[in-house]
Amino acid sequence: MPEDSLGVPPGTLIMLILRVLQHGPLHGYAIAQRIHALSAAVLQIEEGSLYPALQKILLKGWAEGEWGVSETNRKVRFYQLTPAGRKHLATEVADYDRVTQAIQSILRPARS
Amino acid sequence: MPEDSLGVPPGTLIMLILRVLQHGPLHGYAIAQRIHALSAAVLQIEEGSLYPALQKILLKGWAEGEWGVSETNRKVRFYQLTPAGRKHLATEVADYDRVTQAIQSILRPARS
DNA sequence: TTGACAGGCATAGCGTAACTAGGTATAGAT
DNA sequence: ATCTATACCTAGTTACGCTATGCCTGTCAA
Repeated sequence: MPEDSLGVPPGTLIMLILRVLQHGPLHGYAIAQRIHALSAAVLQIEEGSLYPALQKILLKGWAEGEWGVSETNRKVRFYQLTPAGRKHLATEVADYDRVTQAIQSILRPARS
Repeated sequence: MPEDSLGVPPGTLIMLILRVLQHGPLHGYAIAQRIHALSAAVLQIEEGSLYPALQKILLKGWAEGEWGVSETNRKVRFYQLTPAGRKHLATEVADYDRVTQAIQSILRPARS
């Protein structure tokens, strides 16, 4: 892993994947690239993390997978968010925000 | 665990402990209470997480432990931040902020 | 006075989740 | 022809917080 890129915090990977899928279907490799790019190259998802996470997403019914051909002419699997996936994403983001706020209130309390 | 309290995200526990120790020495039980209170009861640290984390903190030299007596007259171990602990805390907070920013830029990109 | 309860410390084992390391395969470029 | 980037997948490891459990001691009510 490049030394100035970090892995995502445990518990956030699936949320991030579902979030980038909100723009429209993507294949796995493109999902990792999108997260890398959107995060200004701070976040890096390893393939050994990505594909198991996608399997779980399919299994949970948060996205549907469909084999197709990429813009670079390769056989790829496109993932499309389901309504259940959208709903799950919303609750995940809400929980994440709640916890993040709580951590901020410890790192930077109103009155130190 | 109370259902409206959550565990801390993996990777943040030691940072939070060191942070509350910046105000001055505390014993273990009080550390957990402080984090709970400062987070408006959102974050809950279980004892099975707390004490192993404190062991690691001692081992790494981020704090020193000293046995004493609590305000409630019980034998307790007070933890005091070391210079190394302060330094480690600073880098942990910096990394955390960097990643948190990156995640925000995916959850809420400037242009959607 | 004794028993429950809260405060307080500690560890073994578990579960979750991301990572390392390895494998397979193909399109396009040199 | 072979190298590189693209693309998918899995087994095993590791990190880390949690559950469950055990132990001890003040305080307070019955």
